[in-house]
Amino acid sequence: MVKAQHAEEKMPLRKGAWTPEEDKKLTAYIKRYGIWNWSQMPKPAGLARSGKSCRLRWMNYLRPDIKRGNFSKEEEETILKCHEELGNRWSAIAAMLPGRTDNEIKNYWHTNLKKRFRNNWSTSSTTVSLKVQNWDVEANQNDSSGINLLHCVAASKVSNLDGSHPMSPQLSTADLSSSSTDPAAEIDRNQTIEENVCSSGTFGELQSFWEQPFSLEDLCMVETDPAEFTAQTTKTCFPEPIYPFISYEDVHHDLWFNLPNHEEMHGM
DNA sequence: AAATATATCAACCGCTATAGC
DNA sequence: TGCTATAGCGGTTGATATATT
Repeated sequence: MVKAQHAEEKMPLRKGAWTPEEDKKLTAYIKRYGIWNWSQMPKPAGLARSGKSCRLRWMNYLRPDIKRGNFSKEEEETILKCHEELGNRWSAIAAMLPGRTDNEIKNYWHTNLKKRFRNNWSTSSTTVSLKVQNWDVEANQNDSSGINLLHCVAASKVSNLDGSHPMSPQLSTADLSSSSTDPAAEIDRNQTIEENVCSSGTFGELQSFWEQPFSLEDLCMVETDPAEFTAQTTKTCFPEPIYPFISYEDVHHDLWFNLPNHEEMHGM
């Protein structure tokens, strides 16, 4: 982790429900600059929110790969079985359910499955095979102790050591720190954010999107005191290799796995 | 139709782990 | 080695929606 030069600066932070405008700003900002430091992002993004709040909003709601709607039977089964094995480790359970967030699963557990789990957990032995992201996971529920993981085979060349959701569009801060470009400094110098939130469906379109300047003025209804922002006019894009890390638009996870890793990017 | 109870879920809070200084 | 900043996790809360009386 990189120690920030300046922590979240003292300004009244908004709490409570997010407005569509706030969502738009956060989405637009992340599209343009990626996720580089949650604590420092809100200000240049034009948001009077804590970094923590922004992270939560993105992770639980705005991320493009979020699956909404009712849980399927299979998903329910997976939750029940994983909970038996993992307990309340919601993020670990969420990793088994692509598109579902830990918060969503936690809520679903408390509101739907808890009672059923108490009453209906069968004692039969079953084996389930799951395709989790690019991992093949086979789990067995034995008679007495819930499920055991039998196989967890990475089909991807990029492993995810901490078990977090591979879609998380995050670059380790260590990687960022080694980059010659400090997004914070860059943004301070060139506070240009362009509203261009509308979906860009293809990767090609997305690339062209990144090459466009990003101007805060173009964001509608900026609520922040303009004095807080020294918006300047120079239009600058981050040089490579920042781009790959913000390419979340294509919700197909393979995109991430195809991204060059740090070593590759820096010719190591 | 209104009042009340219950369910749902987004968001907050506090804590821990990690990493830079 | 201790302090600090940050990310992430899980528990909890509170606003809103829905069901019931």
